[in-house]
Amino acid sequence: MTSKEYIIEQLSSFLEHHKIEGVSVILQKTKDEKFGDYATNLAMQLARHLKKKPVDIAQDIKEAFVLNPSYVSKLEIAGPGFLNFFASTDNLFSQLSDLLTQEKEFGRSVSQKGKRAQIEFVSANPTGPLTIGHGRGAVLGDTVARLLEAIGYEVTREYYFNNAGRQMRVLGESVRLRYLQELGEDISFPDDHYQGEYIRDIARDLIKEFGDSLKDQPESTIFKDRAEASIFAEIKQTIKRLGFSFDVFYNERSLYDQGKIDEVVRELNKKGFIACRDHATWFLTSKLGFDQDRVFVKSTGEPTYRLPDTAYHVEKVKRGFDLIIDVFGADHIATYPDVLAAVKALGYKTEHIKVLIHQFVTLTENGEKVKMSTRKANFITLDELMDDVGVDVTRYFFLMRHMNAHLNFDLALARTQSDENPVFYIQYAHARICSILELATERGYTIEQVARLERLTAPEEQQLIKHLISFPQTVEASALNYEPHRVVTYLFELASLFHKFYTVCRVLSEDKELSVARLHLIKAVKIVIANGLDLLGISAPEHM
RNA sequence: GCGCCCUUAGCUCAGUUGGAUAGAGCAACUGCCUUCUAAGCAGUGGGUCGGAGGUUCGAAUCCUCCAGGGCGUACCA
Repeated sequence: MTSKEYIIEQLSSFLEHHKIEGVSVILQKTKDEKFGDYATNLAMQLARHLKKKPVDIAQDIKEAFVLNPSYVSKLEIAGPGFLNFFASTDNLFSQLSDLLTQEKEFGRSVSQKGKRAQIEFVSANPTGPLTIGHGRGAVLGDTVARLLEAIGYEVTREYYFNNAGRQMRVLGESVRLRYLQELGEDISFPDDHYQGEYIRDIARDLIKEFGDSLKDQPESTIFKDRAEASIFAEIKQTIKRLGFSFDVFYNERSLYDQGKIDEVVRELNKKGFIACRDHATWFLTSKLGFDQDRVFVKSTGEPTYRLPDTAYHVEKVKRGFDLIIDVFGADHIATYPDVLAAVKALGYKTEHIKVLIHQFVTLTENGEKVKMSTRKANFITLDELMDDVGVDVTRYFFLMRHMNAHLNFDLALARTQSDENPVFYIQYAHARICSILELATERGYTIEQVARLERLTAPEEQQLIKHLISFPQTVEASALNYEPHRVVTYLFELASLFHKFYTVCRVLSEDKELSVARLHLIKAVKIVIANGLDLLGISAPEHM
C-alpha cells in the first residue's frame, strides 16, 4: 500500500463514520514542500454539510486520523483548513523498490482489463502521400492506443478508406494524362487534377513495365488501380516508419456490398427521419434539434460521406467495443454531430464513442510560416519531414501540445541537435544514465547488491523519487483523458529533476554504500524514461 | 449570422479536473567543464492569466456577455 492509498482509506473511513454521503475525497500532490506531500480540502468541503468552521472540522479529522509511521510521518492543518500530509520516507523507498522490481511493467496497469477499444485514425483515401496534417492525427491516434493498452485495454487500430468515387476517378485520370505526357504527347493537364510529382513517378513506372501499350487504353481503370496500389504501399511504409501498424483496413466499399448503406436509409425512413426533396434524400436532422437538414443521397444517386460514415459507425457499435474513438482534424468538425445523431436515431448507444479533434499544424521556419497546399505540389509530406528531422523528433513535436491547441511546428528548432530541442533533453538523461551504469560495471559496482535506499536523503534525491513514483498516475490520467501530452510534460520534468540531481550528487564515489543506492535510483530513472518514451513511440538511446 | 476550438512572460507553451505566493523552454544578461556525457546545471530580469460581470471560504480553471484569432457551416471528403 502506498502512503496515498493509506491516507485516502483513512479519510474515507472518517466520512463513513460520520455517515456523510455525496462528498468524495480529493487528495492532491502539493506544489510546495512546506505543505507536505499530499493535501486535502475535505474540511472545507464539509463546512457546509456539518455547519462548522473548516478549521474545526480539520481538527476533528486530524484527531480521528490514525497516524501510522510507515505511511504518514506528520499531519498538519494549514491555511483556511487544508490538511497537509507528509509521507513517510520509508514508504517512498518501498515504492522505489517496487518500481525497480516491476521494471518494464512499471506504469502499466490492469485497471481497464477486459475492455476492448477501437480507434480509427488517419483514414486518408489513397490519393497521395500522407502529409504533415495526417501526421499529427497518426501519431496522436497511435499514442492514445498505446496509452489505452497500458491501462489494460485491448486495442484495435483501424484505418477507414474509400477507393471509389470521384476523387479516385480523378486520380486515375491524372496518372493517365501524365503517362501520355511522359510518352511525349502534347496534352494539357487540368488544374483540378493531382499535381504532385508522385503522379509522374507512377506514370513512369507504368512505362517501365508496359511501355506504350496502355496508350490507347481509354479507361483510366488500370491507371487508377496502379496508383491506388502504389500510393497505399507508400502510406503503409510511412506508417511503419512512424512506428506502428494498423490491425484493420476497413474499406467503405464493403458497406455497400453488404447492403449496410441501404439499411441505414431504410431504418431511418421507418422512424420518420428521411425525406425526399429535389430528387435528393435528406436526413431530417432538424427533427433532432439541429438547425438544418443534411443530404444523405445526392440527386445524382451518389451518397454523401455522411451516409456511409453512419453505416460504418453502426457497424463499429455492433462489433461490441467498450470504447470507440475517432481521431479527426479540425476541418472535420462539422461531420460527426449528425453522424452520431443518425446512429443514435437508429437506436444505438453512442455514449462510448469519443471523437478526438485535433487542431491544425502550422510549419514555421525561423519564425516564417511555411505555406502548404495539398492540391498544388508544394506540401511537405510526412516522409520528407521524417527525412529532415527524424522519427523521434517528429513524434515528439506532434505530441507535445494539447491536441486542441494549434501546433506550431518549428522546423529550425526540430532540426537542432542541441539543448534547445526538448526531445534530446529527455533522451540525453537516459543516455547519461546508461553511461554511468556502464562505468559502474567497469569499476566493479553491481546493481544486484542490496541497496540501502534510506541513504538517499538529499533534496534532489527525494524529489526525484517522489516524481518517479507518480508515473503510474500520470499514465492513467493521460490515458483516461486521451491526452498524450501529459506524458510528454511528465518526462520533461523528470529529465529536468535528473539533470539537477546529476550536477549536485555524484553517483560513483568513495562511499560504496551511497554509490550503490544512487545506482539504484538512476536505474529507476532510466526505467521510467524508457517506459515513458516507449508509450510515446520514441526511442531511448543508450549513447548520444 | 450560427457551431466547435483557442487567447497565460517579448516568443512557443504547461498548469495535477476549483486550492495556498501562476510555472517551464526559447530569446536577453551573469556564472559553472583536470571529476560519472556542458545535448548539462545555477542565477537575474520579465505577468491586469484577452476584457467585464457572476457562482463561493477560494477562479487561469465553472457560468453569462463582449473583443480578437483558427476551423467549419456543400447535393466535396
